[in-house]
Amino acid sequence: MPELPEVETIRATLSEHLVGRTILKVDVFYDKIVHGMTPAEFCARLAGQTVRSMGRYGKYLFFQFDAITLVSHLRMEGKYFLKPETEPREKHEHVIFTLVDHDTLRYHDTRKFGTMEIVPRGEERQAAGLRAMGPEPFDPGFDGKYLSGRAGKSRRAVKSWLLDQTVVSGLGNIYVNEVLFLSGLHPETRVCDLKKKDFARLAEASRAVLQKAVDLGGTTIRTYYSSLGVTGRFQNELNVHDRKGLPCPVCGTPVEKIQVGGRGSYYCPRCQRKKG
DNA sequence: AAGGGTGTTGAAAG
DNA sequence: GCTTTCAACACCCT
Repeated sequence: MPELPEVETIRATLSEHLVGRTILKVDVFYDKIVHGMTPAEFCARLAGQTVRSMGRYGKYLFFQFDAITLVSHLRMEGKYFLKPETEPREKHEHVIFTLVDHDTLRYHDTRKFGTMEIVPRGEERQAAGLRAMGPEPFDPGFDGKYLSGRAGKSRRAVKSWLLDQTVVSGLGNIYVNEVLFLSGLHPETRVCDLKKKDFARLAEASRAVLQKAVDLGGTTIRTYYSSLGVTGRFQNELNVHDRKGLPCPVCGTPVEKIQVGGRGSYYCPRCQRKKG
């Protein structure tokens, strides 16, 4: 469940349940999840550690201990569940953290794309993938001027450009589709064809969409059940994403779907005309 | 019923 | 360099 609002919802929920609790042992059932060290060392480093806080940057989730941080990326389908130790391990539970009270935190990832890495606390930005991350839409300084500066003379499609986490952190396919709708921009518009006003709209729409989604607990598209009760409500607010053929909420024109950079892109052909 | 698509990202190829 | 494509993997729809 990976865009910024979903990760933030997970961070907040796990924070309520995990802060102050201590890990007894960790078992890894799919080695490639663990990066930067062997699974054996990964488990050894975490045993005995007490969760002090939960953090997040972009789509990366942080479990913060006294001197180390576990950086977790959920990629396409990673989920966390809290359940009693007595429950049998499910097929796609690849990492199980057993707490000293014999509850377990389980990392479930059908497609096995997710990653985990341990870094010194305070150096989260040194984790692989986090080094080059751009600002979040909520960061001070994220505005039309910043985006305009980053754009340079790029001829990339604005849709692909906004998915680039070095430009802006936290947007994924769902929210980029929504941001472009609110900005009135066709997903294939080239970045070099955007005007000052377009960049300002993109910055504002990015903030607005992510903030509203965070407030509503994110978006739940696929069937999702959780012992933590993590079910988003933003799916009721989607204007275009996954709404091919359904009427645009503004003008009623059927929403169209095309591929841009290999990703499904939904837009209103009337409200989002291509320029340039 | 095989093939395309899926809330992602980084390596490889152009 | 910069940009696009594809692979990592499993499952669900046509």
